[in-house]
Amino acid sequence: MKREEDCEYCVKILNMIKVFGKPIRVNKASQDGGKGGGDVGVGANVFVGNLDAEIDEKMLYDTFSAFGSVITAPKVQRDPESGESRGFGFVQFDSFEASDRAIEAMHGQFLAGKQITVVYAYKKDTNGERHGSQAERLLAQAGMQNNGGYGGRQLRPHAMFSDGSATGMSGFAGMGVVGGGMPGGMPGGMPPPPPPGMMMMGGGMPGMPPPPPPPGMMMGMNAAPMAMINQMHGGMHPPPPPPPPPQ
DNA sequence: GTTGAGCGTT
Repeated sequence: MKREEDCEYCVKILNMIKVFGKPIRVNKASQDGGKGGGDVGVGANVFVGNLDAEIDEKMLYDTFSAFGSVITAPKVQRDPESGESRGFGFVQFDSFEASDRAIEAMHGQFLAGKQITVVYAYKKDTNGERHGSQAERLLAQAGMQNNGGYGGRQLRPHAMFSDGSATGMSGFAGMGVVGGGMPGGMPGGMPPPPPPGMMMMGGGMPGMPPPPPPPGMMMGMNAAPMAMINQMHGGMHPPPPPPPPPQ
């Protein structure tokens, strides 16, 4: 009955159908969708539980970035209506070393008067697997070696600023966050490909003035997540409750 | 009180 073969069968049939002379495209929906900032795939992703209601993303970032680079803005799970924290959240690090340190140091600590849980998160859409498994660590390492140079940047937004396209910049770029250098130094004579994503920096859209930088960006931390968090804070306040209907 | 959201395509 309802099973994979039927599905494939239907896809075959449906793909032969044309609408107004154009073939329609039919596929099985991906079972575990896109990675819109989630933890699908490998990642040093940490669950933080028993949070006090007043702990927000910024505080998570501030406390956890002490243990390593936080590569994506922390998430505090909140009620979509009220915006109240549901008491737990997630922090994603760029390395398992960092997440290990964070768990080691923060699990059971008190934050805003509550003893927080800090452990590897359950991976979403897998039954019961956790982050931080041995297998995942190996995968991550293998991935880093293969990607080593220019390919690895999908793991680290910072790499946009630290992979050479910013040679002359004030120095916050190259600092050393980016662990994986090639062993043996640069192989001779590889012309660097033109860095993608440069057009984000100038004035991509004509007619769209660049937004002014939010205040508080020049403290000593990693630029990218900080910006994300500032951005979040700008737009994150829950909408005011709708006025009661006049009656 | 303890493990995350929906949109939609090569």
